[in-house]
Amino acid sequence: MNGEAAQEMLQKYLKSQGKLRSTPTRMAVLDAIVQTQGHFDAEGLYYRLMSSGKKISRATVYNTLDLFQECGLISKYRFAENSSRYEKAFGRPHHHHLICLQCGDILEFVNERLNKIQEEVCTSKDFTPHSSSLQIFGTCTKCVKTRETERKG
Amino acid sequence: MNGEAAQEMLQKYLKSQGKLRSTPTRMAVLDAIVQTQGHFDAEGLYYRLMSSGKKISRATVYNTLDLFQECGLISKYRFAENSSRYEKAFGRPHHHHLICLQCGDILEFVNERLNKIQEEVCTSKDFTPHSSSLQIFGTCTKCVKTRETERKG
DNA sequence: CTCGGTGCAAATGCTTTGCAATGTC
DNA sequence: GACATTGCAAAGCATTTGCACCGAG
Repeated sequence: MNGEAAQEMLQKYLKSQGKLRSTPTRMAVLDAIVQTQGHFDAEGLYYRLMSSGKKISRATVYNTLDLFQECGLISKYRFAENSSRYEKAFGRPHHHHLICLQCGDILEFVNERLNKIQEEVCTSKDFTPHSSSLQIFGTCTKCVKTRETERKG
Repeated sequence: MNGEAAQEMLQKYLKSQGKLRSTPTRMAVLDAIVQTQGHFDAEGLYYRLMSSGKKISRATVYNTLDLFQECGLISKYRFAENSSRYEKAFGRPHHHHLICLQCGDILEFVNERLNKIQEEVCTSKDFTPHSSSLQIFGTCTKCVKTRETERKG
């Protein structure tokens, strides 16, 4: 994700909502997210911000993540764990996740037919979709191989 | 779900695992679940058991739910909320969920094409699937109508 | 100057754990 | 009788809240 474009997007949203303010804290959090690859959680983001010298509280991290989700900058997921996971949403196609139960790795995939089926289902049920998330839990190649090796050994 | 069949399924699983025991508590929890319609959470199940005179601790409810999930009697989901949700898995087709963000209602649907696509994706990624869950978040008919009425009013 | 944002510490809510007592096999 | 299971209370963890202070507009 392009940092400047993301900042612009946030600024626009803040203004459009009328009472929301642009603050250094929010920009710092956005920067940290822009530099992130893949999925992250609130604690990790907090840690990275603190490590890089920015002082911030966990509460603010959570608040800010909620705000960013509302304006579409990030997506929030709940997989199997206790904690929420986030990822950049800016400029990315709608995709889904393969989650390895052994190593926790997350693979992504895009499938247009899948999206169409979702639309069809919603139409037939008179349901207005807002977002969706397909999670396939299982075992990735790496871990299948590891298991086979262990069995043989 | 048929109560007897469920009990049988549990008994078989307990024996197959070698060290697991069949206890009145486990059977009581299973009974309570069999009588449940739709989704439920740990707290609700605990409350229903206590209300019906069975003494049980929350810890046991959680342990037992984990056990039932392992043997495939129930499915565990994490939607948007903080708490895990469960539902009977016995004798039900693989289905997915439409979750209303307004009223919290959960609609279910089955779609064979969807399942096929999932298989294809897994094959192409060399991923061995174990379970999957498609969650579509949005607004149900009822709530769309309510909102429209409010706008007009 | 006003009202939204932030940090801190405490509180909350769901879930797990440690341990002694109980009950199954 | 051995060891899995249970209940209880306490602990654990992610997240939220209350409130005083700070700072953007």
